Amino acid sequence: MRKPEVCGKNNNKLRKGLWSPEEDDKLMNYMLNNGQGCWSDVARNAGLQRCGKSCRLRWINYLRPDLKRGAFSPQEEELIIHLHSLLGNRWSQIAAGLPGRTDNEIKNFWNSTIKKRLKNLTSSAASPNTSDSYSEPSKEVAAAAAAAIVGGGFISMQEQAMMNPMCTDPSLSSASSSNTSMQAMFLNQMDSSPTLDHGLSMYGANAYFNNNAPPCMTPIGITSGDDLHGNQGILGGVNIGIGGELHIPPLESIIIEENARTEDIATHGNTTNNYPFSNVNKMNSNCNKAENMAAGIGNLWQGEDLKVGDWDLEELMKDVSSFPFLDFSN
DNA sequence: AAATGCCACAACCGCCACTCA
DNA sequence: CTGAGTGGCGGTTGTGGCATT
Repeated sequence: MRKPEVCGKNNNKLRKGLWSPEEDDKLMNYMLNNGQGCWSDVARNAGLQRCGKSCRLRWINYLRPDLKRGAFSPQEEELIIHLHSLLGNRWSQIAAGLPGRTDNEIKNFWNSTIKKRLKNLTSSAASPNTSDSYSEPSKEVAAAAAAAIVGGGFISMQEQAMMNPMCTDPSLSSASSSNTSMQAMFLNQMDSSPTLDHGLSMYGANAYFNNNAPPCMTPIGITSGDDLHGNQGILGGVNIGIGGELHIPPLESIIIEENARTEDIATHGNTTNNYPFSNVNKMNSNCNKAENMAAGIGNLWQGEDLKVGDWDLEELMKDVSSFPFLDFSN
């Protein structure tokens, strides 16, 4: 039987808090010489008074040689926003799309910077004369704010819900808002042009996004030479093909998502927790994230209980990786 | 110059899924 | 099959530095 490792509790011998340079050295040397094994063994063998978890975190978030330090570029920002709109708070999956960045880093960046920016946008865009009875930002405002952030291509969750009431039925969407959107993606075999309650067809919602093509049917393409934030809208859509057919992930509006998540948790006592990619191995020494992602792909549909399975992140990233500004080579 | 507030980042915590004896 | 151990994840908290008063 393996030795139990109690991290944090009843283990006064283990250090906590900030890592000293000496500890970093020890861990770094050990990892470089021995590679990753059992993390509790790493902690022991490297002579660290830390629990394995702590070592793992330190390595992944700080010491890993392939980490990209420094501020996020605007392109990375956009990618994060885009992926978040698709994946919700699945930071590890989002991080898988940004080589050299960690889930923790992205999570912090989101919570500290992007969330705030969205909030500001929402409040500044909100009309004082909203007749909506609920207190959430209006759909239009939310969508406009999201569009302002990313330059187009997002459909609010409420709009998704309008497209398919199933998606908002608590009995069906017992999981997270993100899953709700994924359910929408798979369950909602959309009509050719779903109508939103404000009278715009779904494709008509393009008006928000300054985009000429149906947002969901527009392959991400800047190969045509459109500028990053311009008409084409680099984030204007994602091709996700199932069975050779184009299906469109009903993208979540970022702002509404936050509200919806809160509401969802309150209603169902549940949080976002059905992550598709459990196999993304961030420790891969050659930092070949693409391969790792590929390894985690599969199980798109997990059976009769309507449990929504994995996103095809590879497909997702195929589109994303076509962004010329994204240099994942380092 | 000191006090206070804010922000970004690092690290911890608790939960869950998976593996293995 | 079962339960202990481990890894991984997202949420949350703690802390240090910077800006403002």
